[in-house]
Amino acid sequence: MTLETDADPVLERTGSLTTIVREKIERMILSGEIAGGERLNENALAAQLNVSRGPLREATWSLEQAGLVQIVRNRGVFVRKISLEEALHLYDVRSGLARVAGRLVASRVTAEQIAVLTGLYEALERARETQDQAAYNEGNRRFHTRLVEYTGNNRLISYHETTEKELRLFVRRGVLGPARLRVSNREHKQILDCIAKGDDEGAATAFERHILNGKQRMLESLSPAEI
Amino acid sequence: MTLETDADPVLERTGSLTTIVREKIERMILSGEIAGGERLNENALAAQLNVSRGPLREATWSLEQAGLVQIVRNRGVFVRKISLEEALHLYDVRSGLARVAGRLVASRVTAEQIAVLTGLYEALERARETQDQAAYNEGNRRFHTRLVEYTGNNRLISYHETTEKELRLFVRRGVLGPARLRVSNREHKQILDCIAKGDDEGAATAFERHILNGKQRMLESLSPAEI
DNA sequence: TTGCCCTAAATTGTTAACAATAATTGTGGG
DNA sequence: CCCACAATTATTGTTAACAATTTAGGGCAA
Repeated sequence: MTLETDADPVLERTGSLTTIVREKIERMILSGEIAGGERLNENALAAQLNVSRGPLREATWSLEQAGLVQIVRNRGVFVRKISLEEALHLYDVRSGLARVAGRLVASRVTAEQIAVLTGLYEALERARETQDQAAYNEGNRRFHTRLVEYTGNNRLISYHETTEKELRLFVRRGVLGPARLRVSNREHKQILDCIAKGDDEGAATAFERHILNGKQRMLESLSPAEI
Repeated sequence: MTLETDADPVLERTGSLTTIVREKIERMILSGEIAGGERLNENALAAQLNVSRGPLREATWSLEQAGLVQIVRNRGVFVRKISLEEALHLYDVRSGLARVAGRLVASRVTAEQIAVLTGLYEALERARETQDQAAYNEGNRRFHTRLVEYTGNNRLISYHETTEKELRLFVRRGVLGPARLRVSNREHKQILDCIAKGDDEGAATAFERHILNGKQRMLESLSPAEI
């Protein structure tokens, strides 16, 4: 059965059902539509997505390798739940990735790229000044993602993206206050300055410290009960 | 329902066909039985492994996420070929992972672990003295793997393992000479000393440099035609 | 020969049926 | 009332058949 019966007849560049389903499930997980620890019922989900179980199962094996679900034989596939300990591990891994990213970007960045990053930094300043936590979080994600993209290292980009998605499965109730937001963005500026100067060692260290400090800020924003 | 997975290691039965097939294909790829760039014929491979195409396809989606194969829609799945550029990218990523590993291990290592690592180092010395390149390579792999294991960071361990397997898909014709082998193992000793002293910053930097130096050694061992 | 179109074979994509395992329900005995 | 246990249902594991796409090859004209 083809997919032409679906609502997008113009799009020819549609992927295989497996990749489509994978992305749909990923969105459901990251948006919280499917909660952590919840089991994915193959029949129900396949029916909901209008596909058979074949492509659905293929998608789950891809998602398992990405760390978003866990497959237990004869029991089913469960949405990953990230513990505080695992979140801290992810921060440590990302600190290493960040160091590499800082070093690489500082040594190959272009003028246009610096302009883009500066724009993202300034957007963060505005979000910070208006105390818009949601905008700051989104802007922060954009800044980091763009910076890592500029390394041109696909593996680094992929790992950064994967760990970022996994980290979203760790739900923290705490929120960073204005003081910590200011420090966080000051660190962004510092990274940016090192990059603009071509100081690769400085950018590497600054970016690495930024992630490790972010881990600390996350920890301090937790309520005692969550630790 | 809770997600409690305390599988009895004794009663652990054979995994699903998907996981079995995944490991078999992985071994075939890493051993070179299936060459880089080669296509995996689903019918033929399924017949050879005595399974149907279902589990086989699920296994390939897992392998794709691990970077060992590439799936092209309507064309098939191909064994990844790692270019020199990609290999260099992998070295860079691993330098970041190594830095984290050095820092973590130095701050939590036990006496027994130091003894194990020292034993592995001494085995490397013996292999080096007898010019046994194969033994050195295998010992080197063991030393790095064990060291990273001692971080207790599963994500770090997983990425280290994955990148190591990917790097094996980059076939280099060059071989390190005795001088480079001596330097390489001297760096191992340096890492080990920092870890034993509990010098986490020193261990981090030493391990990071060791990987970056390894990248350089690999480059220098290539014939000009390969660059 | 070379280039092109058309047909047939090979191969992958998808689905549905069947088998095996786990979860649930119901029932009888204490 | 509740525990043990068999029967039933629900769910996942696996396979085979069918559909769609790509690839290979042969005929034919320029």
